[in-house]
Amino acid sequence: MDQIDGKIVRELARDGRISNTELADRIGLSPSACLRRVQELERSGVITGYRAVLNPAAMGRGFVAYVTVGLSDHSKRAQQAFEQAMAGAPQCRECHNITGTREYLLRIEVADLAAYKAFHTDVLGALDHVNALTSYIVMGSPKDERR
Amino acid sequence: MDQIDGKIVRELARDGRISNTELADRIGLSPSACLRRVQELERSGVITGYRAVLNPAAMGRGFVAYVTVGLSDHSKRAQQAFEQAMAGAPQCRECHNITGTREYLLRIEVADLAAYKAFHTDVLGALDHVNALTSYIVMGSPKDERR
DNA sequence: TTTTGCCGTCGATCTGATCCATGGCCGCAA
DNA sequence: TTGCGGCCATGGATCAGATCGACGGCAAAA
Repeated sequence: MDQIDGKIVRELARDGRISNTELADRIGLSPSACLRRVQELERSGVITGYRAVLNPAAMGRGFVAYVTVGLSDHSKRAQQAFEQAMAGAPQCRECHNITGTREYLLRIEVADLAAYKAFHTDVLGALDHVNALTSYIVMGSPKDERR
Repeated sequence: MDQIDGKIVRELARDGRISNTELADRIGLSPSACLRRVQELERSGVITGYRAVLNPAAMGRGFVAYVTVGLSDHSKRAQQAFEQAMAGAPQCRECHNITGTREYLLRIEVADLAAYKAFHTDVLGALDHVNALTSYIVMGSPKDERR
């Protein structure tokens, strides 16, 4: 990972479908040298894949909220049950195990407030041991997610 | 956006570099029909781009925390100053304007705890009007981010 | 029944990926 | 100084895939 690799990675993070020829041009390498580096970055796990970026609104995910969740039951069983429920809930896009008095921080993406309320009631409300919730509804992201 | 478009979008979200031929195979369309649909999804803004996915640890971003931030000064000027500071801070990967008593939720990605402390002190600590902070350090993501 | 919207197939063309061989440049160690 | 290893550039050959245009079929809507 030298400076050149850094430039390659930045370019590919910005546009993952750029051709190797074009990439080599921007980096200032020959296509063959550039390709060797990209392949090495993939092989070594620095680049783990390529994804299409989707428009949240078009996917019915325009409403974003973060939710902290505490469990009254701190057993491994209860945690696994909760994590499994989140893994099965399509509205939940991230489920982070965090420090502090709340055990989890969820990122919820749904179409609108009604869908968010439905998630809150039907999914979170249906779970046992969920004893504390704080919702942070996202009003907009000045720094749109750099990914 | 019918069912077929949904399948296309899911495949491309999983692997953004799949060839059109292969994509058409998986969807069950001819390459030409498939290409027509992909181009329409791009044109209409459902697919907004393609990105390489990077290994956080390899990029010095293995340590993740969420931070809620309140501003004592609620003026537009103060908000803009804060947002601009976050836009200029490479450690800050997301800056969400949220409801509630905290105005912002940040996602911070750094190499380790020391770097996090440095961010906290040198970046957040140097800003005016930042009067309340709560950190949620991510211990690992059971449901790794679905993107 | 006619129109409209998709779809599949075919062929032509162009770009790019990938592999290979060759040669230059530079720093390091014998 | 000399030889070696690591990298890079260039150019050729080959193959897969992207892209486009044209044509005909089929089914649902008008």
